[in-house]
Amino acid sequence: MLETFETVAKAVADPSRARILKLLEGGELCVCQVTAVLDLSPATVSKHLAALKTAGLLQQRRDGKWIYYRLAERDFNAYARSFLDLVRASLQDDPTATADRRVLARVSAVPVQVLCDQGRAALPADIATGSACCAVAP
Amino acid sequence: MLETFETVAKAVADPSRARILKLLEGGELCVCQVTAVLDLSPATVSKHLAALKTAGLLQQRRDGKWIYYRLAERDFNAYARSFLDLVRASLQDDPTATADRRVLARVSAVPVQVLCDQGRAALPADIATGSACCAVAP
DNA sequence: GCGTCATTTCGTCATATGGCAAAATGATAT
DNA sequence: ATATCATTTTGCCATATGACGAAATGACGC
Repeated sequence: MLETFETVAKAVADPSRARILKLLEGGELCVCQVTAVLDLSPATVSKHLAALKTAGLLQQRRDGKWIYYRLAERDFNAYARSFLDLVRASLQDDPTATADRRVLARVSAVPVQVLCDQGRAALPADIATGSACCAVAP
Repeated sequence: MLETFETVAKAVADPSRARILKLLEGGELCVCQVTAVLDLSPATVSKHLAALKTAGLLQQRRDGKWIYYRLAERDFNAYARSFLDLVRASLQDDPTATADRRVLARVSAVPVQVLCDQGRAALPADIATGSACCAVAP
């Protein structure tokens, strides 16, 4: 039990994975959509999704070539529900989560087919370039 | 905010630290008492307590030579309360937590002064020896 | 002041973790 | 069957983490 608790808590404790959970509160997303928002390599995102699924926080669904992940609807273990509720109640006004939602809006406007092909390049320039890259040199 | 969330979640996600939180639900304990129950080095326990305190989950109080830790009573950040509540509701029947409570009962029966001097040696033989050490050789 | 003693900090080690590129997988469509 | 393509797995690297012993801290009592 402690071991399960640890697995779930550790899954939630990583910032990339917390971002994913917040993203999925808006509904299921396929891997390439999550990848586009987080701006990480597909391999990394896949591993995060697997960790969340192992923790009982997510479930997946295949649709053709794409695999969609969503927040777990049934209790795969004793703690998943509690942690999902906690996350849902947290980070509501977090800047990163807010920015992610904004990017997600653009991502969702692009057909998955195109997104998987082109990644962030398929997004409007203001986002595709990333928001941090415009900062002045150090 | 995400960073604070991460700090608190990571603090909770370690099994030794989760055990400490469960122990402290019974009321404040001094470092050597926690050390005796967890059966880890004082240095390690101290670091865990510091991590929990940094996360806003604990506060401390000095009494003479001893330092007592207890669950945070006021909200040091936006997430501490939620996580403490979650932990309180979890691991209720966890074997490790249960065993820890049992050991704590013996530990509490020993004056802190003696406990700090002798550590686990101050406990009744059945516990001082540890429960796992009686297993057969591999 | 000075030793004592609980606790903390430091230095070190072994292991765990997150990241990516490259290769493997597995379902779809031709 | 085979090529394609989204996703996953593998291998590798750099960093983070938890453990301990030894040294440092800091409050207490003489």
